[in-house]
Amino acid sequence: MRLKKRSDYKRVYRCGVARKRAYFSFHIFQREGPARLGIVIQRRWGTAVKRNRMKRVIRETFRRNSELFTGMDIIVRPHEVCQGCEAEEVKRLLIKEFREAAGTEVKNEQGKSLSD
RNA sequence: GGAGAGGGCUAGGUGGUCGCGGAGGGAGACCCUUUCGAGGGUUCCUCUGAGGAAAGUCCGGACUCCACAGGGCAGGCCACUGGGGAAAUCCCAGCGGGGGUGACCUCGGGAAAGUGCCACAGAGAAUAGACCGCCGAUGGCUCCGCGGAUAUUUCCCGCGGGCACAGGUGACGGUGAAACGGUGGUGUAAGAGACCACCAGCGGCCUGGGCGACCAGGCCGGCUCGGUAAACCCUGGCCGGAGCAAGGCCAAGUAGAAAGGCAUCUGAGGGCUGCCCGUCCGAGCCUUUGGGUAGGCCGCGCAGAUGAAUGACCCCCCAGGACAGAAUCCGGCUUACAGGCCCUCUCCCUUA
RNA sequence: GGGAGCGUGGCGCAGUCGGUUAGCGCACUGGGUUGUGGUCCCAGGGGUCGCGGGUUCGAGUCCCGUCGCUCCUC
Repeated sequence: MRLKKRSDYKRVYRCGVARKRAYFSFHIFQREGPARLGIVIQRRWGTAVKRNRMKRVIRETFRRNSELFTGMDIIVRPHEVCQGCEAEEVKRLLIKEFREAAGTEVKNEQGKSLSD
């Protein structure tokens, strides 16, 4: 599933946890229900073809490994260093960095601002 | 065989596994909502799913709104000819100038309606001829010499020389992007289209060809006329403005918030691109601060969404596979582009 | 998606009607002043005018194409 509404994005940005890694940035929000994904790529990142390919590879990885992401809303933002990567490389780096980012501390840090 | 010119086509393909957007169908199964009619989702089947440029937004339209848009000025765009086209900075064919050995490429109203500009250099930069220079035939000189008349001189006359005072003269004058037609001759005191021959260029007339731009030939004239309109401009033609974030509907919501200004029919303000006239609407309008929402549906398509769909892996073809992703839709232009294929044509070399 | 605007030394900007010295401030370098540094004074270096074509004798300026950036759009 995908994040569709502006209010969903706002909630993830305001109440979620931000993690910045070398190749991707993550915003993670713990939530009941199936996992939902949002991808943010600026226009300056590359041409429309490059942006579309990156989004497709990220969605493919999300679909293949959906058991990793259950119970959270995630916003992924690729950095400019990802532009030269092959698809297999993007997959490997995305899973690796997400496992680093989504440690156990996510649940602990989140709870207080959930009242919004 | 090599070099090149013009035009067209294609844009990896075939077969599998997993996955995505949309439309239609279902007799079944599951979940959610329910006003118990039904609606939505998942699953199953079928069909369909990016480009020649989708791009840049450079032109032109369709479409939508602005209270159907009148006149003048200003403004913008276009410009050889004939067709095509809804129109266009579009296409096809042709004409003329320039470039190329050639196939071909490129440019296109008017400089003789007027204005402006042409820096530096140069004598001179736009139709008036100045300066230096040349000549000084013809005049001029209280210049010099010789000769004639006279005994001699002045004076007078003639010849030769000088002066450069009148005057004559034009393109010779380090330049410059551009210099007042070019070459040769006649001619003259010196020269010059002053005259002659050829050539270049301009204008007018006539004849013939072509729908036309224009071309070919002949005659005549003045004897020569710079460049720039992607400077102002002139001539002819076209143009109301904004743009799908146009525009319409529904829902939610501040809030009928505060301050200042101008008005309430002798009329603020607004629309008709800017200004004026004219005309129409007209009781509220404008600016600033503060605040609210930035859901959904139509517009919207024989691909078609509204956080926005095409990807990953494997096999074969020896290997490689570019530029690049629809967002209202069409017709063009321009720009980017790996490799491959086809057609037509030109030049050079070799062989027959 | 649509509509406007801007690119000039390292930075921020001028550059008129197209004319030939591309200029100003800060910054940089050298020298002077001072016991030293700052301030101040003098001198100097540094420019593909975003890029590519075109018009013109001549383009930062005019025209066309292209690249990059910024702003507006209930």
